[in-house]
Amino acid sequence: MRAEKVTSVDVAMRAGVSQSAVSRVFTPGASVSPKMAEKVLKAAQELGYRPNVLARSLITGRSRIIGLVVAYLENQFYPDALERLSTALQAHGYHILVFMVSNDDAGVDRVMGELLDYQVDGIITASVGMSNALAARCAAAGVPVVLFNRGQDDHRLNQVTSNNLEGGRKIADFLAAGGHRRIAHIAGWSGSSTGRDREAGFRAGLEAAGVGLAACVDGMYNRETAAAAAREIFAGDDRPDAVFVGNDHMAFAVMDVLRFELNLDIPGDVSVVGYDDVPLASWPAYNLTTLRQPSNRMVEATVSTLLGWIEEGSSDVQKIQIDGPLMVRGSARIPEGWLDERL
Amino acid sequence: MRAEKVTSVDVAMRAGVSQSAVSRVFTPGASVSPKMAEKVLKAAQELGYRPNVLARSLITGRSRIIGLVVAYLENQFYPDALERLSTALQAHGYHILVFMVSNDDAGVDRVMGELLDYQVDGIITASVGMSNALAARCAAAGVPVVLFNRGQDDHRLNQVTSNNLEGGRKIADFLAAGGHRRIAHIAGWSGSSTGRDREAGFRAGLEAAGVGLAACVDGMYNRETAAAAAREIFAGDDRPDAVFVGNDHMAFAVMDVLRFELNLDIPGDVSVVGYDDVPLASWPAYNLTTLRQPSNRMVEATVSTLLGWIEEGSSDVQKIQIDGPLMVRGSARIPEGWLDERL
DNA sequence: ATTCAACTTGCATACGTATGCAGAAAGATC
DNA sequence: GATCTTTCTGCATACGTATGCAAGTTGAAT
Repeated sequence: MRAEKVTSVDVAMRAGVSQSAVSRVFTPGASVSPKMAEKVLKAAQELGYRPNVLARSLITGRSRIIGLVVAYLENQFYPDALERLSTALQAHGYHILVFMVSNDDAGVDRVMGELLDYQVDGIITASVGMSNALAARCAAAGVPVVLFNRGQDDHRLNQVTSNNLEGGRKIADFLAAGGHRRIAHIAGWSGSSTGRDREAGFRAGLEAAGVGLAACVDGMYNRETAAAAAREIFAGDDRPDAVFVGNDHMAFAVMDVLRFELNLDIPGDVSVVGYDDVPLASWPAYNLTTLRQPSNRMVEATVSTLLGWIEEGSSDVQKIQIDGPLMVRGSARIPEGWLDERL
Repeated sequence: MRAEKVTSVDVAMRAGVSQSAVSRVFTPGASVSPKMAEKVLKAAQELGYRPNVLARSLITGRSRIIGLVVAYLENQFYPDALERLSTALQAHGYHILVFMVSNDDAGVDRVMGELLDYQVDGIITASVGMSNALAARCAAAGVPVVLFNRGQDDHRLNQVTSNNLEGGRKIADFLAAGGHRRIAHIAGWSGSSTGRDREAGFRAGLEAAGVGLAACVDGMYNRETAAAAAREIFAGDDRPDAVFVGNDHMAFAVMDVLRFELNLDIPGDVSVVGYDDVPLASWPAYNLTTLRQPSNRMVEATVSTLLGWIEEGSSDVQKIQIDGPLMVRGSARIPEGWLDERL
């Protein structure tokens, strides 16, 4: 049952060469003659040898492991991002080590130690913030960090987000242009930059359009909280005629409440707009008008900054914001002429 | 910028003891006096020392890494399982290294090499099969494998699934009892044991109830394919009055086609039943009647068999099937008295 | 005080690989 | 063919930790 580990020494003996020769054959860019390479590869093939990544990492200081810290995968945006990140990194010879964490400083703190124990080459956090103390530790350990879909002021932390401020503004424009007059907002978690920025952009946009914000509640990026917020906001007689929900995940819950508990028609009685454009948003059951976060481009940016730091020793902190379009679908009244003028 | 790696030697010097002493303090169950432990821990604390998991693995032969091979995360069942698996394993001091793979032998094959390069202590495959050649390689390398939600005949492979045969049968009973007479099946991928077993159970159940199977198409566990199948099956005049769809992920697509393309009422015109009970199934928009795969118990079983092999050197192959209840909701006509008699 | 057992500790070595260095081999140039 | 480059190879060592072994310490029991 126990494994017969085959090592570079075994291969060396079989091929009648030194262990260093074997190592060099498996090290891209090392100096080996074609004859030697052939001999070694043949022996390796026969024995089924493959270099031990962990032993290698001990010398090179590179583990080819990227730590991914993530709080929850319920919101479809994150599994989607995870899949893309993993695939992209695999193409570069890296792999993702997953760390699930509760989204508070204590949770992140506890996990960060384990993360460094594995000698990860880099860290990506998704949907998770990071205390400055932790940022300092990672910097001290020489491990680059990229915050994915979350911003933070710390000057050591790279970050990739969509342009949340601008996104919020676009949605405000859209709803205002649609002639809505009582507009509500069920916001993303106010403890997150994304939540705050979307709200700020939305408020700014409404103000510019001369429309007031009828109601605003923190939905905590949580289905239940968002549903409760919807019940509250839409309780009275003078209910809103539009609501911007801080992400799609909550928007689905809100739509369910509006339709199935309050028997409201969307978009007849009320317009709903979300944020993210997760796959589910385009399914007919919801057909949600939403601002797309281009996860493919966000992933690209994340991977390239991370690899820039790791492989090219880059050290300029990136704060990347990526613009996304408003995906106009059927959950919100479409302003007259809106579609034409965007062609 | 470069890291100041602090090693056990540094700690040893600071504490005025040998390196082995430091190692022992950080090795549970090793022999150390309280005084020594205190000295070492103090020094470690001051220097911010933490053992290097990778270096340790070189000696112990244990990496505390579990490889997870997964084909796609679009079906909500898998992110959910991933989250649970990761959390459960973390509690035991293990972490998950992710390998995305296309679901064919070539894809799995290519990735399996990388997997072993990382000296993983165990492998979990989710939604992915494994050739016998690969099973042999893992066995030879002494790495235990658990197939999660997929069966395979190979006698070396552990597997954890729901009781798909029985599940299919339950659904047949339910639909037959509901008085449906033209029953169709949009099956799970016939290349997977889950797809085949659910279909077989379903057929057996219908036969026992004396009802024929009006139509049966492979949906490939894919939204598009399933939607196309629905269009095909429901094209003619004598359309089915019920359809069992091989998993929830496809069922949502089918429901969308029935409602929004064919303008059929669910369950008035046609009953739809799914399989998995992903979170989305219980959301009001779909409110899908479906057979629950108890992912919490499946994860428990997976983790405990895997750790049994790794830590206790177990070597009896487990083929675990876990029963799940039919979650009766609103997407399928409920047989008279069905709910009462199950109380 | 003596003997013995039970605990602790340090020394040395091993895990599997990469790499600086120096020497060997192979071409290149005249 | 002699000399100088260039390319290749082996030797030795290092990475950070765990562990068998023997020596040392402690304390209990006589």
